[in-house]
Amino acid sequence: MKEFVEYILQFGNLNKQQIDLISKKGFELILHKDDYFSQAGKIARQVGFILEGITRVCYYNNKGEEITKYFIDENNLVVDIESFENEICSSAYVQAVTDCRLICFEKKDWQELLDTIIGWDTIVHKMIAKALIQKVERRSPLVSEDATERYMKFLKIYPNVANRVPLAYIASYLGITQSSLSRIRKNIR
Amino acid sequence: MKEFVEYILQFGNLNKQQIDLISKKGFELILHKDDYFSQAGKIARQVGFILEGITRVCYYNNKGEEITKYFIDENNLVVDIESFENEICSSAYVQAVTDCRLICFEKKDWQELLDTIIGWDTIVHKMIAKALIQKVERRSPLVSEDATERYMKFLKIYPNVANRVPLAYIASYLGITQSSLSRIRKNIR
DNA sequence: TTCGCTTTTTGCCAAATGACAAACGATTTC
DNA sequence: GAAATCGTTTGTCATTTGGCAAAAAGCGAA
Repeated sequence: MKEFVEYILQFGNLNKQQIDLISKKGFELILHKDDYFSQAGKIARQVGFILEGITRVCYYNNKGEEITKYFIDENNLVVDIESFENEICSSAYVQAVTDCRLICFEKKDWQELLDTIIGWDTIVHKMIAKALIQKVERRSPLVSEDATERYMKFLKIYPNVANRVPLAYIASYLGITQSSLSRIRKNIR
Repeated sequence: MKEFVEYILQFGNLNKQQIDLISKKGFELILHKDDYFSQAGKIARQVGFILEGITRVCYYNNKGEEITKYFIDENNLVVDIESFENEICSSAYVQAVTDCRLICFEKKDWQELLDTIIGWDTIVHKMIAKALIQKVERRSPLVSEDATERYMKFLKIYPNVANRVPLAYIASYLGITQSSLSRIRKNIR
């Protein structure tokens, strides 16, 4: 929980009492490798914060291929924000790629905190906006670069992910085949 | 201004008085083709809403190539949100691709409205979040598809843009060369 | 250890895309 | 109207990447 408190205080100030209120609502959640945090076709009802482990967001394209849209690792928020906020069915899966330990909030508690704690909504807004901007910033450059450069960029962005997740996930994240990625890895070592 | 009011009312309710307040702060801005709305290296100080015309967000990659990150057309917000909110230098240009007519708000007026109108912050948050989610949703699929499918997707997403902007902008948006795009166009007609 | 399963690497060839240059077309300028 | 300019198309060839299949490596269970 300490890590989460540190995280939120980056975005604004809260007093001890407010932090306690928030802490009380959060609970620890264990996800095993391959478990889903939220699923396509369902409404996301939880907000998480990763203490340990890696998750990914993925979906199936119109050819039935599984595409990893992005990875989320330690000390980051994990929530299918569009589904969570608008209570609409999600179009993606959020899945644990390794065993994970999270701080987790149920939607109704999260909402209660928003209604109770003055300034919390602003902090939440900033957290969400930052996470979304980060996703755009990370995903965009991939489009305009060749496969090797994409992989190099991936290594820079996710320095702690490369060796902990299957090659297939990274390949689909980069939009290349598994064999291409394998060859790229060979070339750069 | 009518279009902008319609747009914001999608995200929440406001009474006549509140709408008047907002309307009074907005002014019409004309941008000529190639003018910048905001620039890399500067802090964005305005929020815009496009009544007429097309803008794009672009930047220069480490090879000095100009990359179009996305297009923004009629009835959409245009703001370099990270720069505007955090008052940090922007890393991208927002440029008029055609002559444009916008509703525009200065930062201080925008801020004043946020402080004055109850519920306006929630509406703004929703607008921003939706725009950011849309950017992720549009940019992401491009990574995993071949050039022809990217272009087809582009046509679907921006049905009113293809014939109004230079081929070079679209090619850089799709991450392909001009000649490739030209050939793709030939093939699909 | 050995077997069975999954993941990763490799080989071979085909297809897609890029690089570069030239041609073409439309538009503007003088 | 000729020349210059800018954007688009086309040609040629090299390079990258994909598709497919087989081999190799890694890993857990019996």
